[in-house]
Amino acid sequence: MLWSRLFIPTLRENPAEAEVVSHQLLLRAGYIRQLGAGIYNYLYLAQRSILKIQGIVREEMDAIGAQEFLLPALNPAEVWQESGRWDIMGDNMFRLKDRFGRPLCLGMTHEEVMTSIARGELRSYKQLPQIWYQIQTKFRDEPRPKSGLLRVRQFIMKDSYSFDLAQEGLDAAYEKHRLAYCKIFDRCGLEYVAVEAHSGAMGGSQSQEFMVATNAGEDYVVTCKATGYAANLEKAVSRPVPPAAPDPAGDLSPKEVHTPGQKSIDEVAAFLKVPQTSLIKSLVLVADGKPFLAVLRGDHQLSETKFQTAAGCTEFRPALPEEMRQWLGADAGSLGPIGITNMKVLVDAALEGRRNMISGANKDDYHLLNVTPGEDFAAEYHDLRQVAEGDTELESGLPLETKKTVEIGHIFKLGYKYSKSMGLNVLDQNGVEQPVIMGSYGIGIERVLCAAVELYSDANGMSLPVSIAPFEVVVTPVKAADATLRQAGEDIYNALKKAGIDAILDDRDMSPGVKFKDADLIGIPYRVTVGKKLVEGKVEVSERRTKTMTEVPVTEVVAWLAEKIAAAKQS
RNA sequence: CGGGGCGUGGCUCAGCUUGGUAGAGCGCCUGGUUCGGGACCAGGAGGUCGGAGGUUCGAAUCCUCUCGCCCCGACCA
Repeated sequence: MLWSRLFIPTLRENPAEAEVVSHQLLLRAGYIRQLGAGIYNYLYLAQRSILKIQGIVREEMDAIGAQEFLLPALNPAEVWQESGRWDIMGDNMFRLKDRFGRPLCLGMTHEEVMTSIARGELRSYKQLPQIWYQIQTKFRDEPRPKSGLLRVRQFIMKDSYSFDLAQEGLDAAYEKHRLAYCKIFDRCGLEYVAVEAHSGAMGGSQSQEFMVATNAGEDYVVTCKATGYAANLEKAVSRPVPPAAPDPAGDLSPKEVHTPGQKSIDEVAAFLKVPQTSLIKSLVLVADGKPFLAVLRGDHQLSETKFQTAAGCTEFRPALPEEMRQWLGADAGSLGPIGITNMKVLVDAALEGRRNMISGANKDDYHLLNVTPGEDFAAEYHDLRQVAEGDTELESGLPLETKKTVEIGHIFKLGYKYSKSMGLNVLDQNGVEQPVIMGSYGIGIERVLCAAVELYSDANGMSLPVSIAPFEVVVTPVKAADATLRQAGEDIYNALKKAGIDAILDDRDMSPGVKFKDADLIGIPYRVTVGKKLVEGKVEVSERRTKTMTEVPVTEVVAWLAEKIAAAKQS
C-alpha cells in the first residue's frame, strides 16, 4: 500500500467531543468518524484492525470446532416474543415495522435466532454437541452512548452458542470457550483478567467475564494479586475490615436513646461518639412489589446484585418516604430491624456474631442501644454488602484491589432458558425427548481494539500490538524527492510484501517530521527509515512500543523484521 | 428521563455581555524554496454562524421554539 494513495485523515488536534484516550486517538489517527450518537464509521485503518481481530477470533473458534454462520440482524418479533425477551428488553431494543405493519427488531444478540434454527433441525442426541458462531453487528438503543467505541448503539460481536444433551457437555463447551478466549486475547496482545460474573436471576449457573483494566471502563473488578482471586464487584466477596471498636460486652437489653435531628450514619455516629462500624444501617426496599428490610453494618454499602439474589427478585427500588412511615412508623434515619413483622429482614453476614450495636428505633429522633442481631431481632444472614476499600480476601485475608475495567468478552452457561421457552428438544438414547442445554459466548470486537489503544498509547499516539495493528511495518524514505532513497524504500517495501509482511510505503512528499508523527500516531509497530545511512548500506528500524532504534543492513532488514514480527505475534 | 455544557470554513477556537462589512491558527489548492520529529515564502479557495420563527432599519449576537452532539446521574444482555 502506498500511503500517498490512501485515505488516512489524521488530525493534529484532538476533536473536542472526545474524552477517553481510545476515542481521541481513533479519531485523530483517522481510524473512525462519528455518524451519530453511538454510531461510527469505521474507515480504512479501523477496518484493517478489525479484520485482523476477527481473523484471530475465527481461527481460534474454528480450532475448537465451532462453525461460522451469518444470521440476520433484522429479526421478526415472534422469536423474541416466544423467549419473552420482546418485553424484557424494553427500550434497549430497536424496534420497527415493515410495510404491512408487522413488528420487527434489530438483533441485540442471537440466542433466539440460533435456538429457532436448532429446534427445527436438531432432533437426535447424535447430532450433539454443536457450537455455532457468527460475527455480526448488534444493535442496542443505549440510554447513553459514550466513550467513543466503548459504549455504542451498533457494534460488532462474535457470538457463539453451544448445544449439548447434558450438563457435562455444556461444561466442556464452556471450558473450550474459556481456553479459546484466553488464546484470542493473548494473541491480540491484551492484558486481561477473567473474573467471576453475576449470572443474572434467570438460572444461569456460571459465567465469566474477560476484563481489561482501564480508567475508561465502567465495570469494577476485585482482584487479589497474591491468590489470583478475581471477580466482578457485583459478585465479589471479601473479609470486611474489623469493627473499629469492640462491642460492649454482656447480655444487655435494647435501650432507647434520644438522637434529635441525627439521621445519617455519619451524624448518629458522631452524636453518640461511636465509630460507624458499631451502627446498624437499615434500608427499606421494594422488590417485585414486596417490602424488604436490608440490614448492614453502618460503614458498609448494599450490593444491588447481591440483594437481588438474596431477595430472589428481578427488580427492586428504594421505598418511598410514605411507605417507610406507613410500614415502620418512622422516617428514614430512624429505622431499624427490631419489631419488624410485616416484611422480610435480610441481614448482611458481617453482622453475624456482633453484639450490642446501635440501630434506629422506628420512632423519629430515637435510636436503640444494645441491639444484638439474631437475639433482639430474627436475622436471616446473606452476603449483601459490596466489597469496600481495605477489605481482604475471604479465605486468605490478603489485600484486595479494585480496578476499573472494560468488558471485552463474556462466557455464560445459559442452561435451558431458551430451549425450554422455545421448545428445543432432542431424543436421547432412550428415545425420550430432552431439552437441549445451551451456552452463549460473546466477544466485543471493537472493544478489543479500544482496549488495546487504552492499554498501549503515549503522548505520540497509539502503539498497537503487531497482531492487530493495521500495518506491521511502515517504510519511510526520508526525502521523497531523492530518487535513490525512494527507490531503496520501494525495494524494501516490495521485499517485505513478498515475505508476507504487512507493510505500507510512506511515499508522500512530506517533511520527515510529518511522516514520523503520523506513523507514531496510527501506531504501526515498526518503522524502517531510509535516509542518511543508506550510503553505508543501512536503514534504521524503530520499534514503536519501546522507542528503540536499530541500524540494520538493507540486505538483512526483511529477515530481521520477519523474525521480530513472528516473535511479537508469539508472545 | 433529570442536571450541566457546546453547535461559527475540514479541525481547534475567538467574536455574542453592549446588534452595524464574519475572524485567527492549523489544514486545503497553485507556484517556488526546503527535507532526520507536525518546514518557509508568495498567491488563492472555502462559512445558509445547527434549523425555524420572532423583535429590529439592521441579528452569529436579543427572544421563543426545535434539532444535534458531549459530560454527570438514572439506566445498562
